[in-house]
Amino acid sequence: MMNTALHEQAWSNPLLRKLDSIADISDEEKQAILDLPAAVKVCEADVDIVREGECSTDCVLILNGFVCRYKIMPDGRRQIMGFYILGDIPDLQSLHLHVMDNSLVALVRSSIALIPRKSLRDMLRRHPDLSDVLWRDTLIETAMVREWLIGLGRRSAYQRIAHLLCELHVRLRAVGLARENGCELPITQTEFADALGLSTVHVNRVLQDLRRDGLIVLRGSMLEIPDWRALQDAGEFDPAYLHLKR
Amino acid sequence: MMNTALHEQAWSNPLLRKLDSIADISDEEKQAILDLPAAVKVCEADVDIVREGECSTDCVLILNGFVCRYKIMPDGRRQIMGFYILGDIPDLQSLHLHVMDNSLVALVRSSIALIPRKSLRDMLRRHPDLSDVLWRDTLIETAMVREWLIGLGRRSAYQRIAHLLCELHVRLRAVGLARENGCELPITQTEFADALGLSTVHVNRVLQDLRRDGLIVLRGSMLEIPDWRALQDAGEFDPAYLHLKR
DNA sequence: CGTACGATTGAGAGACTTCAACAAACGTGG
DNA sequence: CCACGTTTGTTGAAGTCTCTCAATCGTACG
Repeated sequence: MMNTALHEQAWSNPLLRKLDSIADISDEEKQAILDLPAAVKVCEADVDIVREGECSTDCVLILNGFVCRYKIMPDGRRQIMGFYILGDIPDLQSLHLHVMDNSLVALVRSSIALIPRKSLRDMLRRHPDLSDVLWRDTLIETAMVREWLIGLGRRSAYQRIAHLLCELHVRLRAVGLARENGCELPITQTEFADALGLSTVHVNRVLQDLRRDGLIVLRGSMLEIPDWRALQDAGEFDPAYLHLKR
Repeated sequence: MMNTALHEQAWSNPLLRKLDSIADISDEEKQAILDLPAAVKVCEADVDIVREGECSTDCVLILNGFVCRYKIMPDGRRQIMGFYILGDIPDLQSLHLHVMDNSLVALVRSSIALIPRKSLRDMLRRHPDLSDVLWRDTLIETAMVREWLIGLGRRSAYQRIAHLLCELHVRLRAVGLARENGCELPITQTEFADALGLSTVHVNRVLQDLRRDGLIVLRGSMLEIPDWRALQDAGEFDPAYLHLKR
């Protein structure tokens, strides 16, 4: 039976909200998470949160905004490898991999919580079940990267964009940040291009195709999806790899 | 100080050999790994080890041979997402993700050890440090997938192939399966194509370019790398993402 | 009201694909 | 040990998806 006050607090805590979408957490474990020390920090758009080569002592938890993981190639081009939203802990990997092999940047003004790595480790030692949940979370992230890989390897630009839009929409919904038929998506065409291995010119043209086909309505950062099923089919999107509870 | 008999055994145990390359393991932990129950099984070439949608009760450890992870697209094309060799536990994800979202197949006759998931879990509960090491291993795999992603997104076919050859060679060396200037690589051009998001025709032509440029000598499944540094430069290969100890 | 960044458009080029055929290598059975 | 079929590797030619370059347009913001 769930404690009501705790339940209130739990929903307002982004990490709990997210973990709740991928696993069952006991009240005791919820309390342990709420008890974690955290320093809140606001990052302006285009400011790096963690840089390649660094070894940070804190883990980053996204409270709001939009963050992405990227790497710069020797020739200056950029590859984006993941988008992160409320509740995500993008550098959970720093718990066990001490030197970052990629960077994190805020796409828009975002607030993040910095949790001392040591506090997190100690807490996970006391709650091995929670440790498993976070491990599970990192495995889900791997599954997302793999699905992304499939797109870059075997899907057309049209499919790739449709697929990414589906994924982002589903993830935003899972943490309560999207309506059934749309969401806010503060991602520029340049960022789509860097994420999907395309040029901005091509992204622009394919987005027009998607609009022309009535699959999306994209004005500024507002995305509308008139026919979800159609977009899903266009992107060959199957949410199984996200391993959500429902 | 290390127990000599244990040391002997450790080197002959593929899992220990591999974990040893990414972390420091205590004698007690080594013994715990050696005590794991395991059923050895031989898989013929092109036989699936785990299939998408399944929920296996065992974890797969590769004892020898060559295994890859793949997914089939609706149109029948295949994307390979990873290669696995001695010591790898490709479906460690099944510890926490109960339904497989991709498949594993043996590329050549391979032997694998099946470790009951429950035994592994119980052992990890008794040795939280080992749990962290395996978690670390899955995080390294994520890093490999990300690097692969970068290749598909931003590297030319020529670079991609060079990069993959470098990675495989380094990983084979880490577990003692490669000479300094070459190794055995039982991967067909079709498999390279499916792994790198290319057509077999193009793989064939680019391999010829690599040969012409003196970067590789590839006869059958024997790979020679006359000038490692040159191949590394061609593929923009930086082993940092493998997070090896030395 | 200028400036800057993102979105859009046109035209030409290039990397990679597809189709199709053929050669070489390999394992297997007679 | 050779014949044979199957798999893997190789080659040519035509096509296409996507890129690069370069210019223009819109809009938010100081």
